[in-house]
Parts: sequence; C-alpha cells; structure tokens
Amino acid sequence: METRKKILKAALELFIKHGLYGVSTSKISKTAGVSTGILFHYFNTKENLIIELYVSNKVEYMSGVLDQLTDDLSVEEKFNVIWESRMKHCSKKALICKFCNQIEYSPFLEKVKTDERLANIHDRQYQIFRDGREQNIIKDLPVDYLLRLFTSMEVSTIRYLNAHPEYHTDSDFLESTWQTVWSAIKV
Amino acid sequence: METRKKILKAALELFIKHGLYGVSTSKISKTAGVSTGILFHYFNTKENLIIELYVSNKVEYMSGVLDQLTDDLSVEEKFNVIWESRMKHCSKKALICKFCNQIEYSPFLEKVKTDERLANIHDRQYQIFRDGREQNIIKDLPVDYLLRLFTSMEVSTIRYLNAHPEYHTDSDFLESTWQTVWSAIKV
DNA sequence: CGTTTGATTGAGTGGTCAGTCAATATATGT
DNA sequence: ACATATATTGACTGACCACTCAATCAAACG
Repeated sequence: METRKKILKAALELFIKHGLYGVSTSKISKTAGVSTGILFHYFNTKENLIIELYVSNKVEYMSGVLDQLTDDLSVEEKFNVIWESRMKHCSKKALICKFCNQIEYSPFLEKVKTDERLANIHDRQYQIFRDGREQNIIKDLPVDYLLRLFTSMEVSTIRYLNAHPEYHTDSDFLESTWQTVWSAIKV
Repeated sequence: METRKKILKAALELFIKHGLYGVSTSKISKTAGVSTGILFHYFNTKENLIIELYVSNKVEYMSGVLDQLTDDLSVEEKFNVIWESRMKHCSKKALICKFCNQIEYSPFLEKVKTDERLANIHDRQYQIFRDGREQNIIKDLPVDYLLRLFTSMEVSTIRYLNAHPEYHTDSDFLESTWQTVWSAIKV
C-alpha cells in the first residue's frame, strides 16, 4: 500500500480510539510504519491531514449510496434505497462514520465545510429532498432542516445497530426503523 | 463568583470555541482570572475537569425539563412538554448543548457515561418511553433506540434553530417540528 | 554510467503542555 | 491573640509536541 494511504489508515484508527487531539503526529507515523518526516511531506500540517481524512472518507462514504440512485426511482424509493444501503453497510463503515461524527460535532466542522467536494455531495442529497417537497411527498419544512433531521436519524440508527449487532440481520427491525424515519419526513 | 465556578465557566467557553484538546489548562485559568495551580486544586487533572464540566451541565440541563413533568400528564403530553421546553430554551442553553455534543461524539463518552448522576437522569427519561411502550402509544421498537432517536432529533432541531434564529419565534415551525418528531415515534 | 527527480529517513529544535510544590494569604475556631 | 485549616499563587519541570532539514535512497531517462 502507498505511504499516503498507510498514513490515512493509521490516523483514522487512532483518532477514533483516542479522539481528535489525543493523537500525536509521531504516533500516527509510527503506527503507519513510516518516518515522521514523510507525514509532513504529504500533508503540510496535522490540521490538513485531519481535513483530508474527513473529506476523502465522507465523499467516498456518501457517493457509494448516491451513485445507486437512478432516475426511474420515485422519491420515496430513493429514500428507501439510501436507508437500506446505509443500514446494510453500516458495520463495515462504522469507523468512518464515527470519525466523521467527531468532526461534525467539533469546531473542526467550520474548517471543513467549505470544501467543494463536500458541496457536490450535499447538492445531490439536497436535490432529492427538493423533489420530495415539490411533489408534496415530504413535509412542508425547510429542506435543509429535513436533510439534517434525516441524517441525524441515520446516524443514531447506525450507532444503535453497531452497539447491538444482533439487530444487523433482523429484517423486521430494519423495516421498522425505515417506517419510523419515513413517517417523520413524509407528509 | 467562586473560583471553582469561574474555572468551569471559562472552560466551557473555550472548549466550545476551540475544541476539547485545543485548549490548555493555562489558557483556562488565565481566562478565568485565577492561577494555574488552583485549577488542579479543584480538579485533579484536566480530564477530571472535562468530565465534571460535562456531567454537571448535562444534569442541570436535563433536570430542568424533567422536573416540570407531573404525574397527571399523559405520555404524549409529557413528550410535548419536553419538546416545547427544550425548543423554548435552546438558544440560552446553546453553549451547553454544543459542548455536550462534542463529548457525546468523542471517545470521551466512555469515560463519562458511568457517572451515577447521569444514570439517574437517563432512568427518568427511559421510564417515560417505557410507559409509552406499555400503553401502546409509541412504536414497537427497543425503548433505548427510541430514546436515542428522540434525542438526536432534539439535537438536530436545536442546531437548526440556533443556526436560523428567525425560526425561534415562529410557532408554526415549532408546531411542525413537534408533529414531525411525534409522528416518528408514535404508533 | 551520470544525472535528475522525488520519496524517505530520523535526529534535532523551539515551544508548549499538564501537573507540582513551597510559599503566602485568608478564613475559621478557640 | 493564636493556632489550624484551607485557598491561592506562579515559577518551575520533565515530557511531549508539531514541524524542519540535511542526508540518503531508488527509480527513470538519455
């Protein structure tokens, strides 16, 4: 594996275990099995490393779902595809999800949210909600509010699933969570 | 104001602005207008300070709402009281809410969640959900899942309100958010 | 083979950090 | 007034931090 990816991988693991600032750059490079110098060759500062880690993982995580959506699907079907795909892969993506949450609930969010790669992802999600509003399928509330609400329900469900792995294969549970989320946002 | 409270107040402000580890103990004591030594007299370590800051604020924040609930209220009314009270005071409590979120989405959560003062608060919330389940008013899903879902909807609505202060006095918006949340958890 | 270019090393640097401690101030009890 | 206890100070320490840089290594090219 290339050096750059080794560093990102080690950083992800350490940040999740010990928190954003609880991890030194020397610890990261040691875990990655590379020298301290090379970390700063690829990422100029520790802050840059954190931002790159967040953006690249977030984009990959979100694109994976959004790319599945085809134009022939109705708005409700699109939401359902997003939900099912998210729940099916949440244990594999648990680390990434945890790390992203850490960033999103910290002052780091300010430094990260101007990235254009994230803006693109946001727009694609936003459009689905806007279609739903225009077709009068989802509630008459600000679209960005509904998007945040949906995302937060996604996150808390994923957290619950990863804390209770026995539900991972329980299709009744997954169907119930979908009904719960959908009844919140539908008209 | 007593020294202890001055330290906690300064710490809260700084942690929200700069993140959990982005703040040194010397910065906290300087902001509080006290010496570096006295911080360690009251809180043995920086970690203890953070934990105490979280637990004391969280307990105060949660008790404020739960204490309003009287036995004559129905389950739905109790949920409604919690929601309205939360939304009414969210701008005043914005700092506390932000700080608590930072903790709850970081590895610090592990060090904090064994505190018995928090367990008491959790039990009181939990009981309301259990009553709702037993009376078949809320959905047939694990009670702790519904509690988390409710809390996360609370948090994202509060975050939205604080980002868009114009909605603070919009009673239609507040009523709509309540309908949204209630339609998610009710049967 | 000689040269260039970029990847990689790791000891070194100046600064900051959490936490200590002996000294001093203030309050309380008798 | 005296003694005891507690609150407060701030200079100090050893560890650790992010980041640098001169030196080495390896691959590519003519």
